[in-house]
Amino acid sequence: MDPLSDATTGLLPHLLQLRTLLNRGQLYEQAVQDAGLALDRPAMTILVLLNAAEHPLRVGEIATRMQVVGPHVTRHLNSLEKRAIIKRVTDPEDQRARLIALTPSGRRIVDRYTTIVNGWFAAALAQWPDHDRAELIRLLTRLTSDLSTQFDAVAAGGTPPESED
Amino acid sequence: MDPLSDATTGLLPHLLQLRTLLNRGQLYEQAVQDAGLALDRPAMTILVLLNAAEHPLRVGEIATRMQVVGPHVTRHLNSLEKRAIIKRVTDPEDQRARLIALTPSGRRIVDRYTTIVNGWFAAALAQWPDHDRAELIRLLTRLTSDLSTQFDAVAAGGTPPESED
DNA sequence: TATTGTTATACTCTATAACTATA
DNA sequence: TATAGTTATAGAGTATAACAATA
Repeated sequence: MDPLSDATTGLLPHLLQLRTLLNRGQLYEQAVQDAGLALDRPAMTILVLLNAAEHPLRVGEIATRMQVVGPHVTRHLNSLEKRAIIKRVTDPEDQRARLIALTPSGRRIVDRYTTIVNGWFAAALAQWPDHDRAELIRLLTRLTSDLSTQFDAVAAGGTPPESED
Repeated sequence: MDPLSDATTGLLPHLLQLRTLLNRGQLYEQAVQDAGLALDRPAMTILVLLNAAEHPLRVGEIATRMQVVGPHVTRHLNSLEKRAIIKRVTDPEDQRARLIALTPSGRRIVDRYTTIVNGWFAAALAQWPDHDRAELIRLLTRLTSDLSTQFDAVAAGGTPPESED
């Protein structure tokens, strides 16, 4: 749950309920347990991001995608590197930057994890008609885009674009 | 972002991006600032819940709806009660329970807040055709319901309903 | 004995500030 | 001097355990 609620459209309560579902820490713990892993949530988030990116990411890029701040990423990378789950390579194009890559061990870990979670989501949507699945993705894509634009404007200016009266 | 990613359906990345958007603390802070308030996020969440419920709620009910644990709610209620934003009344039907209600001051606060946030969401969806808005709500409703069922099963048994092989 | 809520404490996650190295 | 990252510290948010009161 989140304080953002009670929209004119009636949409907000649904979004917030969904967010509550996806935030449940219990879920994550079940997944790592099923996978026989011992990683905290932000650490796994980093691995999933690296896995999805298919190429090494900079520390700053990881922080941006997680919507967190640099030092938070660094701390987890330190721990992950000690365990040989990721490795840091100096970016040849900029000696200041580091490129973060999964090690083979890291890739195995994230594969085990995503397989389990994907199974849950696939099971939840198993009975859906294909058309509904496609529509949901289409609408969610636009929703995310439009909300992102709106929120950026709010965060930047303190007021939504059209209410600058 | 969350470690739950990379679904077979392609749905997961969208859900997680949406979740990241809704989790941005910056947004909440902008809203309370615009409203001239000084409340932390979980406290406002409680007020929004009480406002949406339209009748007093028990402590346990608030905790359930927030997907948090009892003591967490109690601590915020203590602070909110000191500031006369909520009041606790012993439930006449069960002397153990307390009914939590907004004071007039609390209602004014939550009204100011929700008006601002609702404005943002309304602006974000202003250009949408009515049909898309309705479809989104329909699909989100089912999605939330199905995911909730699936997650409950996972949390309870450690395995999804159909994969008990 | 089970349930509602509270108090006290500890842990997880994230942010801010100060610093180092490269550009 | 600006940027990428790191280190150290502080704060917000939530959980667990032990307890009190009522059912």
